[in-house]
Amino acid sequence: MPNMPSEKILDKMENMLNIASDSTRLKIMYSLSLGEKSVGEIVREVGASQSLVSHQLQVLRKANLVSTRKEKTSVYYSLSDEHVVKLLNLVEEHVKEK
Amino acid sequence: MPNMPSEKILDKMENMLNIASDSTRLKIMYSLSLGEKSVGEIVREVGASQSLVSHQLQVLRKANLVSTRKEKTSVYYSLSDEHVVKLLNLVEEHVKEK
DNA sequence: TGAAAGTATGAATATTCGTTCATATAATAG
DNA sequence: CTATTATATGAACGAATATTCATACTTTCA
Repeated sequence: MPNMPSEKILDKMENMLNIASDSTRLKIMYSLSLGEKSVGEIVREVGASQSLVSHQLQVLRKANLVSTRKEKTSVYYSLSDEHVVKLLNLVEEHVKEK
Repeated sequence: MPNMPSEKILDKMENMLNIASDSTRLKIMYSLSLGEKSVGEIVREVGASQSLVSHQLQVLRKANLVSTRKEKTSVYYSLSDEHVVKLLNLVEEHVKEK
């Protein structure tokens, strides 16, 4: 199997895809793809509960997909990896083609 | 949110990503990316049980990602959508870059 | 200092889903 | 017809995880 990635790479791919494969997180990432936003703004845009959004933001954070900046009582999140947007766009185009 | 896909598209994306985010299925898709293979061949290449491979092939089949051809007692699977390979390659490159 | 706003977090629940086991089905060869 | 090979399938189990609820934490402002 000459083209088969190593277990290590496969693990990372699985992890990456797992993180992307949730509608709440997808919406969060789309929301952030337009630029930095506070948790409250994300909550309103995504239409999920504050708790859920916060939990999922931690998931994205642990995966190093977002970074944070504090200002007063607000926390601003932004995509730390623009490459993810490419991936989302590719998947989006893929599902639209059918 | 001008760039946010519709719920319908998001659902399809979530589904697509979910299907891709499993190591067994990833291996199967990589195996098939080299060309049509019988279930037995896939089982050997992927190193999982016959039952598991068969189950996951049905998952891929229901998602229209693979198609089948019967010959004698064997069933040959192939990728019905070369676009998926692009996606796998993109994700692979993505995780390698870190 | 105390209230209020924004965010995070732990526990609990519910659901999804990967995997195994045993068995069924289908086609072929002897 | 029987045995064998290849594949599929349903049930059961366990693990992972999405979501909710209640509450804690932190910063600001009055």
